[in-house]
Amino acid sequence: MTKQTSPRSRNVRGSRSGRPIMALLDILGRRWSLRILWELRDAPLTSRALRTACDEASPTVLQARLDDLREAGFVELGEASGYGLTALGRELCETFMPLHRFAERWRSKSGA
Amino acid sequence: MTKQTSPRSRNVRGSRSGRPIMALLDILGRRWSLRILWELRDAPLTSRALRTACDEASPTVLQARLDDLREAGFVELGEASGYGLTALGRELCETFMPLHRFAERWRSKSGA
DNA sequence: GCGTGTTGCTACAATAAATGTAGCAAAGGA
DNA sequence: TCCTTTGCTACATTTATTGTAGCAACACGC
Repeated sequence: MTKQTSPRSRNVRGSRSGRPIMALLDILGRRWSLRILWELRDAPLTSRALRTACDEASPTVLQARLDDLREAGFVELGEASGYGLTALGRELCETFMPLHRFAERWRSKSGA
Repeated sequence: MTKQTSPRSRNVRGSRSGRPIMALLDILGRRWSLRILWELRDAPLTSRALRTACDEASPTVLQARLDDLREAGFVELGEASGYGLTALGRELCETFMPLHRFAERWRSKSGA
């Protein structure tokens, strides 16, 4: 036990301003948050599989983010399939899908 | 001069995997990135005004993120109006707008 | 020219967060 | 029982962020 992370108590400034968008931007702005949601977009993953998908990110952060995301209601730990998106989390992920196409266009415009 | 940050050299793992979405998720996942884009969504802001808008975040990070976002091509420093979104940045911001409505729904479902 | 105020931006010490490596207990299969 | 995988944690090292202060450059009124 002894959860060392609690997204409601340890907030980046501005996330408790009453504007839910700020709280959302706060959670999403933490490292690996976006990535985790992205990796979970298709199917649930076990914690180990997620770690692999996230390029061997340290289990410490992954676990912390997973806790954040679970408390936010975007992710849940299933019985057998590991971590997966909730209905809400799937909705959020849908919101991010256009980002994929944007990223492609972005590369073609900036890098090469 | 003497930029102390270079988003291409100091990357979170996985951002150079050839998948532009990863690079994008990386930049966006740094603290204050999303917030800055959000605050700039309507009109350009001077660095000081942006600092105020971002709840007095430290100028060090703000400057670092501004450099990142500028190098990514999302933000530019205008002649008189301060920092503003580029066309690309505006596009990216459009992508995020649905997040606003989602955040509202999210609050009503989770918190209160 | 001289103050006054703004701009973008930086230094730097203190604090918080992330990384990397190791390992735990519990559950399942053979 | 032994072996493997699960979710999850410890902890020391490294990196990022914070907070406070301040710089040079430019514009304003005078």
